[in-house]
Amino acid sequence: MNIGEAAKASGISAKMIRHYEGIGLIDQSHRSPAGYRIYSKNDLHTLSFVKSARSLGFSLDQIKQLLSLWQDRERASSDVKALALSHIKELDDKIAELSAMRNLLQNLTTECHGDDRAECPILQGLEQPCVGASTKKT
Amino acid sequence: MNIGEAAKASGISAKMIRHYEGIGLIDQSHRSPAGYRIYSKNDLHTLSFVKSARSLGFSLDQIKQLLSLWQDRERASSDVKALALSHIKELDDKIAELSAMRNLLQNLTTECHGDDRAECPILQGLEQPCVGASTKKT
DNA sequence: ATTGACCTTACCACAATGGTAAGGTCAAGG
DNA sequence: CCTTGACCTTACCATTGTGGTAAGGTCAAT
Repeated sequence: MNIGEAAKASGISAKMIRHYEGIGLIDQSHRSPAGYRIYSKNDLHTLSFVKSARSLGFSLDQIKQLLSLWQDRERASSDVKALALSHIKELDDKIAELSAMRNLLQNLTTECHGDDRAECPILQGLEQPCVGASTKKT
Repeated sequence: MNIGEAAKASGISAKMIRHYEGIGLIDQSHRSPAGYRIYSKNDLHTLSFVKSARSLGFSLDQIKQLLSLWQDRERASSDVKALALSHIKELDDKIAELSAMRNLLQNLTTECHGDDRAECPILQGLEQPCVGASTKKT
């Protein structure tokens, strides 16, 4: 199976499959005599795993850890769970941050009449330095 | 006022102030004879506006539009409101996406006993291709 | 005159993905 | 046998917003 088919089957673009290989997230694939990448059913299984993990928002770095746990039959499920809980916390933090933004902005926006006049509570709100001091790096 | 003070006062790093100037988000600042950037009270006002808008999650591109509306006394508040509503939608979409991830992952995680055994519903869930087909580009 | 704190520009880096360009390969059909 | 089109290869650049570093200039105080 060539990379194009593997891409279609896994839902990961060919571009990204090559990239994942390049950064060592997945093993180097076998090659045809002409140098084409060849994917087995097993390789596809791995790609699907990566795709699922990406869909849940895990970073490539976290996925690297997940993959190594996945492939380790001696793993403790507590290690997997710890990784998952940590990611859930990241998601919760991000959701909280975005929700705070949303609520502040919503408040300003409902106050804005939104007609052809220039007076605008949104812009006035942005002038105040108190708008919200979040913007943590996450 | 030098860039360091302006940075401290506005909450935007000196690095970023230079960058915003470089990409044309803010006007080029005046310079001292030695080439140091000089910031007036008015410049600081603009920087604070940018800071507030960043805190609400507006992109630099959106902030460019906000700034031009802010400085346009002929503006219609409806234009500002449209921009704000569009950003609220972006935030809502992102929140929904992250919440979906969070909920799926939470489901898998509560099923995982998290002890020293290898059996793990989280990894099993990631093997299934059905984990969630979101990951829209936003 | 030296020192330390500031400033300048010009690069490189991140994460994850997309795009493009220049070229090789392969199967089908003339 | 040769062409065509669809595929593959590598290598580079762009994105977004921010941080870092290096090599050098400035300035105020000692």
